[in-house]
Amino acid sequence: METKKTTIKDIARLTGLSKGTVDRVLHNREGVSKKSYAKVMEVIKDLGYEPNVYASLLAQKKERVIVVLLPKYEPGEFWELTEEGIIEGADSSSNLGVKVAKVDYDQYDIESFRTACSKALALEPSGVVLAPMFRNETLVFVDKLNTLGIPFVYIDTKLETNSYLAYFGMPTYQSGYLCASILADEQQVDEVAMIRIQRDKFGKSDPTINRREGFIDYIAEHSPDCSLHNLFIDPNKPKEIDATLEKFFAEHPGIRYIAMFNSRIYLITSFLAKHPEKNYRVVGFDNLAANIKALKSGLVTCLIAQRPEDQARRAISALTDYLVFGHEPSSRDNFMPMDILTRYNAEYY
Amino acid sequence: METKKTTIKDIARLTGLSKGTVDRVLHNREGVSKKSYAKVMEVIKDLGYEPNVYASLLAQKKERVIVVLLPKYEPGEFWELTEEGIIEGADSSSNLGVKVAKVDYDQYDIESFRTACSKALALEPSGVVLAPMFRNETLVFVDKLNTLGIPFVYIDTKLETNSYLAYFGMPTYQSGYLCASILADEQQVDEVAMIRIQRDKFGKSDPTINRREGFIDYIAEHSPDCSLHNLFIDPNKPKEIDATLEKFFAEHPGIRYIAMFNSRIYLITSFLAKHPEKNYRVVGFDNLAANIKALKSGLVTCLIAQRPEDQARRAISALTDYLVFGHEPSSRDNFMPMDILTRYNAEYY
DNA sequence: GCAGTTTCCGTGCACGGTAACGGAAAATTT
DNA sequence: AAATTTTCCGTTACCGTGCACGGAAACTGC
Repeated sequence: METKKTTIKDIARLTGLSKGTVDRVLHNREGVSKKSYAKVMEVIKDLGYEPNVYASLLAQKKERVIVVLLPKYEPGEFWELTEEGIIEGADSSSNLGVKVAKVDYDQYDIESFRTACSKALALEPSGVVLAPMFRNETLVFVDKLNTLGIPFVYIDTKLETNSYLAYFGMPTYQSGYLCASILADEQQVDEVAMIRIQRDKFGKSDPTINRREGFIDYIAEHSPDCSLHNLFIDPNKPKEIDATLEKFFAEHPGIRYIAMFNSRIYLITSFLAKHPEKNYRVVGFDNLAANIKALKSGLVTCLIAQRPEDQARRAISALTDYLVFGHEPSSRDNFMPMDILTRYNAEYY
Repeated sequence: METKKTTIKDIARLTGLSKGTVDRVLHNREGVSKKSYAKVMEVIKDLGYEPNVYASLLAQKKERVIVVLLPKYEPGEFWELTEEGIIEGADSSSNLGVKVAKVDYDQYDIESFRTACSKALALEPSGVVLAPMFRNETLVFVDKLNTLGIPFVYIDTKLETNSYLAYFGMPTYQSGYLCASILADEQQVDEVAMIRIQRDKFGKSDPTINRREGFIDYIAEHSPDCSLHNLFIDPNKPKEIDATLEKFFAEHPGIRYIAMFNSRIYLITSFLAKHPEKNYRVVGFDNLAANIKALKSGLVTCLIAQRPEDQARRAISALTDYLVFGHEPSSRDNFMPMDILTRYNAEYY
């Protein structure tokens, strides 16, 4: 039942042409008459010819580079998880003759992003993967990629440009909604604290904004009388955090529910550990090692994780597929599952 | 920085031998002197030579077959999810020259399993993936595979043989434990119903047994005074189920918590729909379409899913890796994450 | 009708690895 | 020491595709 794969040689034989000409047709190279072109195309369609990618790769020896633009990170931070996926993806792409190069930038310094973009272009990439932090600068960069005909894939967040090859990320609004539903355990809640991080945001695209919206909407729908409190902490001054929290929760003794929309729920664990009697119900985001630790120790009730490794791995794999095989991704916008992690299932992620 | 990949030709040149001889060494074929063998091995180690798999594949044109032994299923049943992963895996293995053939059997008919095993062997597989249902028969089959030198991978459940290449499945005990923790929402519970399916089990390996153990242990640890009720229903007589449930819950009006350890929580949704006033808290397993529907409609509180597609896909991929590249799997026992699905995140799985 | 262009296409080597073939050298027999 | 066998290894054709080279045919201009 398994018919032998048809090859270029078969097509050459059936058309009475040589494999050189067939090759020219396959690659739309010039120097072939309309008649021959049509004949070859017909036979190709008839036999359902598909080139042997590995033979092709072998013959070409073309070097391709995918450049990945990511924020710099300290060990244990969110972007480290993404990097893991990058490495995995790079690994499996390498035997398809695709190298992966990372260029990083400071996500709080717009100038470093500009520099990173230049560096990326200097590498003459065949494709780019990027996590867009600065809206306007990204638009400029993406424009350049377009004119150069370089395909690119968004991860984490995307901009509403219409040229990207694919996007891999989390449904941010829904993740906030989910967060609230878990925090409330689908019951009525009366007072909720949203702990936030104050930062200058010059046009940054930020998933936490959508998350908060989803969160607030759920609460509004299910517990219309609930009062939502905002509390800001500064991760750069870790020593002040506990005091800030102590003060706030002393003023609001009725609050039992705490949510945080960025990946740094671990910042409040030292406070939580001091108040076991309050039995806070706490939901945060992302499976950082520090968060998992807090989860297992029972200080955090639940984490919502978004598989940043998968995002990165699949982004690279989709881009590689496109570059090597010419396959368009089966869907352009790909939303990763929102994993609910508790102390009892965390270690299997 | 990126040194050119070393090839057989390089090794031949450096050892002063021909690539034919190098090839003999690489494949442990006979007809090469100890001296030459040692010389080649040394250079290989020095240069960190890795063969170009695609060139090798191209030259060999060897046909390999992976046989997958799975229970038959009706549309919408658990094993359909596994099959999806099989198809995916088969797809990506096919461009490495590995075909995948499925052989199915009736999981309630031991004789059909024997037949399936014979069929599988008749296909002269290079590797086998199997979900073992019948303990003794599987041991016999696995023994045969061993003597034939055919590697195999367990999915779903495994037997404690010491010869399997890898295992992909769920941590069943922990999944029961997790199930209880979610059902109780880490609170005290007083009465819980475990709905079960009665079946002849002649030595079948069955994940639901471990799940129940994990479940019972959690309850015993956290709610020692809780009474656990067993209730049996028969999926072959769907019309009787509702009556059975009505009777049971009428006799036990205090029960609010319901768990089920197989994939068929959907069987009780018609009952649940009739008693919204009881506000049952219900936890089941596996993301069957019917279960997801029940989840989204709010009849089921939560599902614990085990990614059967991933199990299958990764099993095939690991086996392919081993057959083609000679890579041993990085870990032998691979436990999939236990995904917690609620109505708010289900659609992203 | 001839030289010069263009257009079109066949030939042949390369990519990295496999494996059959056959021959030289070494080991064994007579 | 010649004949035979065995051990070892180089040569070669091939897998399917890409691409450079060069030649034949067709077309141009005179």
